[in-house]
Amino acid sequence: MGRTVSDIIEEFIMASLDDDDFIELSRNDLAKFFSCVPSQINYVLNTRFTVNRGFVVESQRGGGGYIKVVRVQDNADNFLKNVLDLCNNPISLVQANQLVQHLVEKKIVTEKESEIIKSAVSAKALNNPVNMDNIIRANILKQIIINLIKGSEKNEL
Amino acid sequence: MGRTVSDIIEEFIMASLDDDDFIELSRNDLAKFFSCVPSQINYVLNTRFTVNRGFVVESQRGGGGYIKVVRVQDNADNFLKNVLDLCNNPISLVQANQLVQHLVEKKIVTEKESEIIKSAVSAKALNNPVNMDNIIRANILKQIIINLIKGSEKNEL
DNA sequence: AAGGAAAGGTCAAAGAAAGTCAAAACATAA
DNA sequence: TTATGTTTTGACTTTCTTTGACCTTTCCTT
Repeated sequence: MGRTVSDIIEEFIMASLDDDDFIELSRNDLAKFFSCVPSQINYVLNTRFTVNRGFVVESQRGGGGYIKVVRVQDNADNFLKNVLDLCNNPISLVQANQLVQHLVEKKIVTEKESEIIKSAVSAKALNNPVNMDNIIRANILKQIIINLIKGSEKNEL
Repeated sequence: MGRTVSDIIEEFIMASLDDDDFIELSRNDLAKFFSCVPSQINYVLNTRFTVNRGFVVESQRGGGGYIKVVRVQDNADNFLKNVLDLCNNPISLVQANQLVQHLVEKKIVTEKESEIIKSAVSAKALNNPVNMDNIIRANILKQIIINLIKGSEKNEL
């Protein structure tokens, strides 16, 4: 997997961040290098290098302009409290998954635990009619079990 | 017992799974290959490659989209399959917690994982009005986070 | 200070997959 | 034959990516 141009650009930037925890790049040069329009670089940055995933992007326009991608590291206790605050408002599925991914990056949950959580909040799990607590609960558990079955085969490899 | 197109597609996918235990395919290409509409691929997947039969299907839409069919190990996981069956009916909170406890006893989940799951299906998590997916989701995550905070405090002592 | 060139930013339209759902067609059992 | 279950189709939807036209900011030159 990793077949779109965006995926490839993402990998490139990720790889560049392996050594240092920030890189500076030129939007135009990068676009030329990957034979795409400059705004596609923005697309990759906006969809893959978000704050939720632990990155901050700074930039400067004009002559000598640049884009800087920084990997951020903030402390885990604060992080959990902030997340808890977030949970007082509605959270979309996409946001939720990003959030859980962040929990993994912070080593607050293991990969397996994150999968459990994502199952629990997945669209399938929360496909609810009305006032049917037990049915919804069953549904959530069902997703978790599916997840566990998946996981048990991964460990077999 | 005439073989339907769906049967043939099923056989094809099955055969592809002989070598590897997952394959990635393009819905459109497959449909073209078998001269059927794309949604027939979904039909085959939904009716033949179910979790109950030992498969998991993942997919991604949009440019670079794909469908991945994974064979899950069919071995001694009868237990999980039975649990999965249970999940097709309503489950009370008490039943759910007992069930999770079984998972721990069978060493299918760790203690921490079981706590996450119990949070996800707790009464507080599922206290839902109507048609408010995101709100319910937020609620579930809230309980999970509370659980994680509790856990991290315990570890801190 | 003014104007131009050299960045980078935004946004919406077009394109590329895959998903859903229900109607129509077909098959089978009673 | 009728009723019921299974397959086939296609219109419509959703999600993600690619592209391009137009906008804004900054620097350099005169």
